[in-house]
Parts: sequence; C-alpha cells; structure tokens
Amino acid sequence: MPELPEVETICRGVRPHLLGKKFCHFWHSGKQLRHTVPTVVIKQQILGQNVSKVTRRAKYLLVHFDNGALLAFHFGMTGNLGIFSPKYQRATHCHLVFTLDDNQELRYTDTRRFGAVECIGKDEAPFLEKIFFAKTGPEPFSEEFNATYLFNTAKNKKLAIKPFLMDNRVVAGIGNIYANEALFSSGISPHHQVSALSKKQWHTLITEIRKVLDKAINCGGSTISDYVNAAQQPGYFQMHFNVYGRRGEPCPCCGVALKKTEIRGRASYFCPKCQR
DNA sequence: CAAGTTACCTGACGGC
DNA sequence: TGCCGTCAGGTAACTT
Repeated sequence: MPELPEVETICRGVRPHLLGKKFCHFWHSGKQLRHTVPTVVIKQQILGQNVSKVTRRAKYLLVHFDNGALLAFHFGMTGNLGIFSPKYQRATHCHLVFTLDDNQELRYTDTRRFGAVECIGKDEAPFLEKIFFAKTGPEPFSEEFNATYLFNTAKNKKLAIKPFLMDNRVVAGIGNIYANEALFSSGISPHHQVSALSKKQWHTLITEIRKVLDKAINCGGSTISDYVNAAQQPGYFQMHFNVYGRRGEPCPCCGVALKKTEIRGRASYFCPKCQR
C-alpha cells in the first residue's frame, strides 16, 4: 500500500500524538510480520523512553526516542499506524500496540502482514543512514535527486524506466501508483529504456515526480481499499489518478483509450499516444 | 546484469 | 450460497 505520500501522511498524523510521550507498554499479537518482531529489544530499548522526533525516510516511518534508540515501521501493502483510545475495539488485524503515558494507544494494523517493525538500538542509531539505509536512494525532494544523478545512474543500464523508478536504490519512496502517474505526467512511456532518456527528459520527470507526490501528500495520500490516516480517515488522491486503474478509459489529455500492460509483474497504465 | 518466478498473507470481486 | 481464479499499495530470494 503505502508509498511515500501515504507514509508521510501517517507520519504527520501520528506525530502530534507521539511527541514528548513516553512508551509504557508493548503488546504483540504473536503473528509474525515480514521479519520477526524484535519484542525483547523493543522492551529493552523503548519502554520508559520519551519520543523526541517522528520522521519519514523512504517508505519507513521512524519514531526516535530520547535515549537515541528508534523504531522503524515499514507498511508493506496493508500496514498502518493510528492513535486510539484503549476503549476503542482493536481491529481484526491489529498486531502491535504501544501504550503511551497519556493512556492512548499507538496501534499497528496490517491485514496481509507484509510490513515490518525494526528496533534500532541507541548504539546503532547514529549510523542509521550508513547501515539501515545504506542501499536506499535519495529522497525525491532532495537536491541529490537531480538530472545528472539520474542520467549517470541510468546510462549503462538496460532497463525500462518504470521498474527503474520503483527501485528504491535509485530513488526512495516511489511505488506502482506514483511511478505510473509521474510517467504519464511526463509524457514518457513506462517501457522507455532508461539509457535512452535525455537530460531534459530526466529533468521533466523529476519535476513531475515532485508535483505528483506533493499533490498526493496534500490530499492525504491515496485510498484504494483500506488505507486511512492516523485519524482513520481515507486519503483522496485516488480521485486525481490520471491513469492508475483506468484501463480503457479515455486519456485525460487526448481521449485515446488508456492501456494496461504488465512490466516486471506490476500493472502499468499508460496512454499509447501521449507517452513515448 | 536483466528479467522472470515464487513466496510471504488476507480479502475483495467476478464468473459460474 | 459457495467455490474458484485473479488481483492488490511491497520486497526479497531465487532461477534462467
């Protein structure tokens, strides 16, 4: 599910409820997520600690604590975090509950359990970028993400642009929805070979990626079936999809029927006329 | 190196 | 009503 805009929305949603709060108690449903839930480490490193920062890096939401330790949540396809009163019944697929010192609960739900929670101890936390994010590419809004970087990264690769954009080692946070949307806005076919893109095209793509992500963040992300923000409200960027999920519908630009193909096993939507 | 396959899981939906 | 196949925002380990 969550790509960068959804994780950013969750991050902004939970942040005011977590800043300065102490994590007092931890509960785990016992169901495994993508990785083994590090229950012992969480209890040792996090319980009794106050939250100092809540940030996002790539598709991870990071909760930082006063002692330097941090929790990293990845949401997979259906993961989510929300703040709840203990009186409010837990959802069917609620797998982690952190009780705060104001008696509210931070709950992690994940129907398909493709998500993960990692605990980075205070000793490793200073080297977060060097270790945990060693292979993660730059943030789309960073200066490092520029046409020269993309041109150089792509020049010797024989690869279609869409899987290239979705590779988090190239750029962080772009998944299937926003790769489709950004390519449409840029007029670039998802099949276009990366080594054949000009600097000008890379420049356009960067601009359009930032525009689409920014607009999606301002819409509170996209809700396909189950995504909600920290207050359990859906996003509404899906109202603004130009191509995603719109096979056969007219292109918003030229009216030609949009096509759907599969690239590297992922649904790819595009306009055969506008995108080259 | 690139691309394809499989796997991890649950649930929604369409066809019969 | 139910059974079956297909599909879904992600990622990683395999094989070809």
